[in-house]
Amino acid sequence: MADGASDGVMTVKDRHAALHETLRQRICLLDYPPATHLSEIALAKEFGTSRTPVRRVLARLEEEGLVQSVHGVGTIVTDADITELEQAYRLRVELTALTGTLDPVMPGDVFFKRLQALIDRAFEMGVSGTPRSFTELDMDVFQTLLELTANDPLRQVLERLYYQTKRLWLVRAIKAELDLEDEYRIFRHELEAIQIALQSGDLGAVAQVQRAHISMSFNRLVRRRSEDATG
Amino acid sequence: MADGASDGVMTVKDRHAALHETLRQRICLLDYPPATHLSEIALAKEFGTSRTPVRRVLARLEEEGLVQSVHGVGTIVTDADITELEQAYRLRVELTALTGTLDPVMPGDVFFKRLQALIDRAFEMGVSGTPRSFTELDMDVFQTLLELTANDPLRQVLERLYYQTKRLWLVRAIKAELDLEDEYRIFRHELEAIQIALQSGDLGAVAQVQRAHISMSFNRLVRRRSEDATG
DNA sequence: TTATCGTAAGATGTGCACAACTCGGCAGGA
DNA sequence: TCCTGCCGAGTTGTGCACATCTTACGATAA
Repeated sequence: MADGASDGVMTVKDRHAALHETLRQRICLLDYPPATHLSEIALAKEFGTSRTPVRRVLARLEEEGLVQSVHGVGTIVTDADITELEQAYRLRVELTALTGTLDPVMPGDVFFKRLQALIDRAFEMGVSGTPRSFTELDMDVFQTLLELTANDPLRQVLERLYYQTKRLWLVRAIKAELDLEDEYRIFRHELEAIQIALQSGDLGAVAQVQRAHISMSFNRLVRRRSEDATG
Repeated sequence: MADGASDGVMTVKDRHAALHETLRQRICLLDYPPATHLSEIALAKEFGTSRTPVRRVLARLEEEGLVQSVHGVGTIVTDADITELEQAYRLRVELTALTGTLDPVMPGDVFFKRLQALIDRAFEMGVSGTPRSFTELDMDVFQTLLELTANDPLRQVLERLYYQTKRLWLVRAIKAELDLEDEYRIFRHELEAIQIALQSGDLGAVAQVQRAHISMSFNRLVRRRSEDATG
């Protein structure tokens, strides 16, 4: 995990970042499913601190739309509702396209090796992987591909939108409301397409491939929903 | 100001929002110039509360890049440096264009009256307006035009980028490093162009006009900077 | 039996005291 | 004269006690 400084010292902001990342992971991997009540006291005890730093992280998570704090009630994990997140999803589609035009960065050899390792992971999992393990892989892929742009504000916004919307897929996948075999196959195909575009040196194409797949993924989520409604 | 609920009650989140808006205004209007040390105790005393709520707001302002807190040193207003904000500015340009394609909203009569009032304000100020009063007008215009899209995440990101980048102009304008007469004239022209596009019912055109002017404004800032460097 | 009110438990929000940290100034010695 | 080390004022970060608020449960009366 990100310990922060290379000295081994754990400064204040590092603790904050680590706790934030941990809780975000738990929420987005559904360790804390929607409507879960998070206890500030319990979290403080678990991480060996007091409520004060925990409250700061929870406030940030609330800004990011992952939890909601209500006075006298508790801090509740927000619902992953597709109608509420449609706007965020569509914005994410457009911002992903901007990755190819706003400060694109041609990566070095290390990046290509990491990408190959991710592709290998995807093929090793095959159809045996659980929705959760596939989401973990997807998160690693996302963080990796984020390095293809040097535009920091864009990266921050994309990261926020990614974690806001990612739970939609996992919730549906666990409820077996998605054709997992299809999802896995398409994902592997996307990774290969990205690799091909990268080897061509066309970062704009990489962005367009991602954009197309995010858009299609959302459409599959919506389609399944409307089918359920009519059926 | 935004008191929040219509009951007249001042709930917790309303206090938070009001304090946040106030401090953001003071920073962006240069009441707190860059490098100003903000005292948590002084702010707490001024707003009749304790350090705790003030710290929460300052943490949010730090997330937004307007201040920076360092343990043992203080909470300092960040510098408005054009090289660091160039990425944010270019992202803002592209996101403004998305206003016309992501959930555009055709406004009603009330909106047109408000826009006309803003245009009147711009013409009344003429060349006598101070850079500060023009910035205040620009902020009102921005908040008004933000209503042309119903995409909430887009609005949030645009608002954040706006307040991050707006200080650049005001700093230069106060130092008389900009041709104010030009700036004012172009601004009035932009407002009229937006009005024309709106009356044509073309929200995409409105977005493109804004995009063009934001891009040009940035170019003027950069040009003036490079001239100073060479001269 | 049912409706209603009061009360207590438990949550977040606030205030305050103290810990941890930085930096300027000053004294002392080489 | 300059360098070094120490100290103290001032700031943010943390912990804890209390205030405030919501909700569920149960007693009580119709």
